[in-house]
Amino acid sequence: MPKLGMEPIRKAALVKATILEIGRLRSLDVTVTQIAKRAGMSSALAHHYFGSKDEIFLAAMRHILTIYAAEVRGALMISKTARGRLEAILRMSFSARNFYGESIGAWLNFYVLAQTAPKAARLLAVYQRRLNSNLVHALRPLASDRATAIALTLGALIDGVYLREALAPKAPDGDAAVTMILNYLDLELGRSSAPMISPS
Amino acid sequence: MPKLGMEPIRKAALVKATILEIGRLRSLDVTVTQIAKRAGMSSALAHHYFGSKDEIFLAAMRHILTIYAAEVRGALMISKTARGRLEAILRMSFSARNFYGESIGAWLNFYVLAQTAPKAARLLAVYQRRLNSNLVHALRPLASDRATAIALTLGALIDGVYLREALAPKAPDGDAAVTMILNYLDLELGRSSAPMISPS
DNA sequence: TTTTTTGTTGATTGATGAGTTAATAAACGT
DNA sequence: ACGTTTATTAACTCATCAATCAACAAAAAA
Repeated sequence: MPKLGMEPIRKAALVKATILEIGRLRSLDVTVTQIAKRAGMSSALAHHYFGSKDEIFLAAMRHILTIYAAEVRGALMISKTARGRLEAILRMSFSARNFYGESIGAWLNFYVLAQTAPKAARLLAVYQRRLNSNLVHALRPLASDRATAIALTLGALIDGVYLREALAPKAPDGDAAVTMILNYLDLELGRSSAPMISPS
Repeated sequence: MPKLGMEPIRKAALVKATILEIGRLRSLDVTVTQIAKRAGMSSALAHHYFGSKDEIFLAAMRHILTIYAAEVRGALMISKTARGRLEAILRMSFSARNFYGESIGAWLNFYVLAQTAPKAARLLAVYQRRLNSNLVHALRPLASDRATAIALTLGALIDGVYLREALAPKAPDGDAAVTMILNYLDLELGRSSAPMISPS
């Protein structure tokens, strides 16, 4: 009963299933058979469409990153103030990735994958550069000279808080995460926006 | 030619080899045979002493955590001021773990292991609780009411910066990491400029 | 209508790797 | 001397899994 035009549907199903399974097992030790079964097809078909397990993983990672990028872009467009843009980036970092609850589990594992798979590393580097660039951009009008330094710290904080949410046994709390990071941001902006008044 | 009293020697060699191999391959996909060979023995012997691969991993993780804890304890003891204690914790977080250059690669993978192996999760939880407790303790005299909040942010920052160092292709720079985090700390504590204490 | 292309899977291959066993040997206790 | 404990490994078992193959079905093209 072969309906035509199955390829994109099957690929999408596989990508979704991959994220789901990695998130569920919290490990990259997911078999192609597992993924294929969850996507409702045989493992042979998964290989038919993607060629190899690595390609399946890469496609899944690319998908997560694409979604995240799109959400950030969208949120940035409707933010008018610099401060609003920063908040938008933070908020998306802790909600876009949770859009599927499973992707939070997938992220850490993709980080690990990036340590050994060059293609995955490239994808991750693109994400990090884009995040940094977005942050610097938004920070420039608020703290021109220190923008890059603050962006670096913000990036690390985002990753750190995210890591802890991913590891915690409890359900992740995006709002708390954002609040915590905004707190640092305001502290930093409070000082550098006011021209060098020594604090008490 | 069996010399007696080999057990502790062999176990130590296996633990060391495990950290080395995980760090080198940047992955938990290390075979017992690989580890055993690097430690100069047969895989059968590794199983003989540890029973299973999981136990080998756990022992390696325990070892890293133990070393780290000992270094922090030592550094805390010779720090007289509260600020000095905080700096000591930070400095150890970015040098103890690098004591072997390989352990930096092992850490991230242990994080992943902790997602699925309950025993590994317990070890990690102990580390996190101890870190937090140390931070809160040192912060109390400097910011009594906000101590816990600051400790939380500091912990996340440490993990985040560490994660980025672990992922970066370049050689990790512990001093830069510490400086960055101290910068946040001083901001939070209301000190605009802090004296840089240069390490040995 | 034949041929080609697309969709699909059960069965198989080949590799790898964790854990076990059987055997050997040296030290120790009695 | 002799049985027990400790050290050690080559060889093996058993399972898993990525990837391939052979075959079949249906739609589209010729």
